[in-house]
Amino acid sequence: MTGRPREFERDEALDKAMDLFWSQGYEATGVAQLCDHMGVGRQSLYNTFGDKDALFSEALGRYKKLLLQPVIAGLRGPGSGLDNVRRLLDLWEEASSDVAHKGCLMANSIAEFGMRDPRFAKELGSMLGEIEAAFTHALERARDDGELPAGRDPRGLARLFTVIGQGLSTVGKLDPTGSFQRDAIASARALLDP
Amino acid sequence: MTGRPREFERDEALDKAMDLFWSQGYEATGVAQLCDHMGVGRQSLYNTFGDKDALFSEALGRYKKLLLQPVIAGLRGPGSGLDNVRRLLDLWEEASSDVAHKGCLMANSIAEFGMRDPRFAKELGSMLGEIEAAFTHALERARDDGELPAGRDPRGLARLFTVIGQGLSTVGKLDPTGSFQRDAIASARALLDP
DNA sequence: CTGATTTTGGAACGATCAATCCATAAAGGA
DNA sequence: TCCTTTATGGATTGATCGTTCCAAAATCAG
Repeated sequence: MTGRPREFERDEALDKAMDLFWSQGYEATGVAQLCDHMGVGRQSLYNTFGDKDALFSEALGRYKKLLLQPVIAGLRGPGSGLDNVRRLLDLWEEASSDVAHKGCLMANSIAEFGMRDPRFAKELGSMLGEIEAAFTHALERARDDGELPAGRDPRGLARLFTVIGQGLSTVGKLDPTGSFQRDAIASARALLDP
Repeated sequence: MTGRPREFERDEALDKAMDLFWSQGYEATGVAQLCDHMGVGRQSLYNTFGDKDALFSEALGRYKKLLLQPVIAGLRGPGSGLDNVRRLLDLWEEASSDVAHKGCLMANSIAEFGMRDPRFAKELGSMLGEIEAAFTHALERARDDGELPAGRDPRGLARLFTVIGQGLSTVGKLDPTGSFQRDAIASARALLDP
């Protein structure tokens, strides 16, 4: 049977949950606060998403789909591999001026959980792996096209850029103007120059 | 008057508290668990350290004194500024093999709190600032001594290395073997090469 | 030994935690 | 219209949260 229709959009509510976890972290976010922010009753939340763990897990997936996949697609896109990396640095530079200072939900969650929760660790590790793989793909293509100066290791560089992304997220949370991130990014560009 | 002597060493108990906050974060660590791990009764904990916030604040200070100051001293030490930076990269490389995967308490705390708690934000920001200043000091000295290739900005490089340190802490929490961090560090060394 | 001072351990506080129970409401199918 | 199904809102669960109260224990000064 069909039953009573729910009074909210699942994905809209999920986006709100993602936002709250994003800005406050998992432990610091209560279910009551989630209900308020999502505009959803407690029972509806449990009916729709299971429990707090499952909701967070879905929020992580939503973040991956909405925020990470575009980044990965940009790195894997056509054209110059080096330019694809440079465009991501541009993107990070623009994001430095964001006033929210929420950082990156993936980076925040890795810092909060580490390997303590195996369920989240698996998903977070796979996210990090996909970012790394996309960087590697772009940089290997750059090397094959002769864009990358000789002697640079695409894999090592990919891992370094992944590390830099995580670090930018962290320092950005304490950097009101974003100048710290912008200076760091400017220096990071030298990694791609001859 | 003198009163009954306390039955534990203050700094030893503080070290245990630091360890627990370090591996679990602030929110995920309960006072009861702190008492267990520190070997101190609840009331003694409150008598000695105030409340949970104050204890965490002291644990942050302890971390700064025991873990951060040696790093800063190394960067500000005599000899080649470039070598001082390289030695810190060596140190980070060794730490990559650590099996605990606790990351850096400063990085973990920045990710957990951001600017949400003004009290912790101030202390964390000053820690980050001291790391940056020490990097800047070493790299400006390297520039003045002609060690640093022309066209490199000491301040930007200092901020980038600070970012890399935070990023290494983050990815290290999901990197069981440390190979991710080692590869990233190997590529980061190119930032200092001509 | 007595009195002042501090630490200690146990009980208890109110608040909040995630989660559940249950009665009511709202929809479609028969 | 009646029945089944699903969603909603309110009350409530037991557990845990950080914190405090209080009496007993341990020390030193007088």
